[in-house]
Amino acid sequence: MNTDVETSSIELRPIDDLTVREQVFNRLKDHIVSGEISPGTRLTEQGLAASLGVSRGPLREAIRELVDIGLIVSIPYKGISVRSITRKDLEELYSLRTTLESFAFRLCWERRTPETLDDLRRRNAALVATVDDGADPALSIDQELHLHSWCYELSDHSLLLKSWRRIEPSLKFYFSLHQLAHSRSGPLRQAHDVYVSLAEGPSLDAMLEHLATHMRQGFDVTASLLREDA
Amino acid sequence: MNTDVETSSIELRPIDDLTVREQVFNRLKDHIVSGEISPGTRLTEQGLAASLGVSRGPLREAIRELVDIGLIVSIPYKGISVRSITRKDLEELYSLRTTLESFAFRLCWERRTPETLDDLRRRNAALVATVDDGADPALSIDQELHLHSWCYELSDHSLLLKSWRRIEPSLKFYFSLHQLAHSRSGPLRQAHDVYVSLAEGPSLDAMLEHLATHMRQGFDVTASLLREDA
DNA sequence: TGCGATTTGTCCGTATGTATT
DNA sequence: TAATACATACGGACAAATCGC
Repeated sequence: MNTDVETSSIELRPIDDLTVREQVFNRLKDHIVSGEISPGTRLTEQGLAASLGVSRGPLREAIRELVDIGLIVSIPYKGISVRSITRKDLEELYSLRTTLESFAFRLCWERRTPETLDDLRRRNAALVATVDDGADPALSIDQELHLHSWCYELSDHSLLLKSWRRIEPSLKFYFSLHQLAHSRSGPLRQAHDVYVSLAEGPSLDAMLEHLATHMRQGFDVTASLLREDA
Repeated sequence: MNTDVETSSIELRPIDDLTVREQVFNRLKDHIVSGEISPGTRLTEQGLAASLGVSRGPLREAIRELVDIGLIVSIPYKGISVRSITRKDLEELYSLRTTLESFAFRLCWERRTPETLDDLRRRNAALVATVDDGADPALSIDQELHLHSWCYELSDHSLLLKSWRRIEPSLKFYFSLHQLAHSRSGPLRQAHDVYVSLAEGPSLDAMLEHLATHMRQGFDVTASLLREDA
């Protein structure tokens, strides 16, 4: 599962003993991106601190991080609320993602090996299996994102990978909202077959060209739940 | 100076009454990117809180933001320090920046008007004037970044603009370090003449092609102060 | 190995500023 | 205008982790 063999693996720390700030960040992030809290919902520090059982210190730090990645909007002295999604937000996210992922494929192209391509196929197989099973659509979202993470992880570009990790929660957020609105089982079964086979193939240009159309498809599907608002 | 005519200008708030967290963030950011604090310098919360005259609460929040944009490195329970720059960091920053700025030019290309192009020329003229004057090399860095901000601001892509604003401090950081190491007067006088004239011109492809070489030049110059470290 | 010393991480109480009613 | 609710900020205190001796 872990493909970074030669990356300077400094970031590794036991996942159990996270700081309170990190735990709060993760829990709030999961609650928001899963769609449990409706977009636009007003949140209060007191309420959050009480329900999470933590003090306001680390809670505020976690909230700041969530504001930074665009899951929460904050107006000083007024309050915070879960972000509402507009069609333009979605457009921007998909266009930037297309740009970043194209860059990632250019970088990782010469770094592909039989082992890493095997990893890619396994990620797709796991996604297909979950979609076929149909029991856990939320899991299929995670696996789709994990599939797309492949090219970033292989690129050996920490700044690019960080950029991807930054927008990943927003993507999951949109996917979850779409899934809840349409009560569908997430991504289509064979949506990524061409993606994977081109990633294995010899032509980078073909891959990049497919990326653009693949992303536009994803955008069109996801955007179908949003009204036009000026 | 302000080019955003139709952007949903919500972010506007008086610059005087910033929160303590924002003030601390700005001050620490300026101190770091200007090179006043040497990379690798260890910082303590107590020391910072004392010298800034603020409590640890908002200070910690500001530090978190600085960690996020890569100016400070933090190891839990160990401490924080000003980031040290490696050649790979610089490589990653320039390659990502090239990607983002190419995307920005593709977006803004059809949005160019006589007025906005005038704005671009003024930014370049201000840069050239400061370089010719030779009195304030630090100012020329800001003006070079302001020149490059043009395409992002014109793109009407808030997420892209935010990505640029995120890496802007790191760029200034590198520029300042290079300037201090070589005690030079910053960017060359005519370094951006081609950049601007191509941005005014008819060929987007020519602009994009120039961007790549322009960035590589900038990287080669800036990287000359860094040793290779594994 | 253990034991202080230092620093980060966390909690609480309180006061102030701001927005809303 | 007053009152309430809330975010913001401060200070003190303690716990937890790290480092040096």
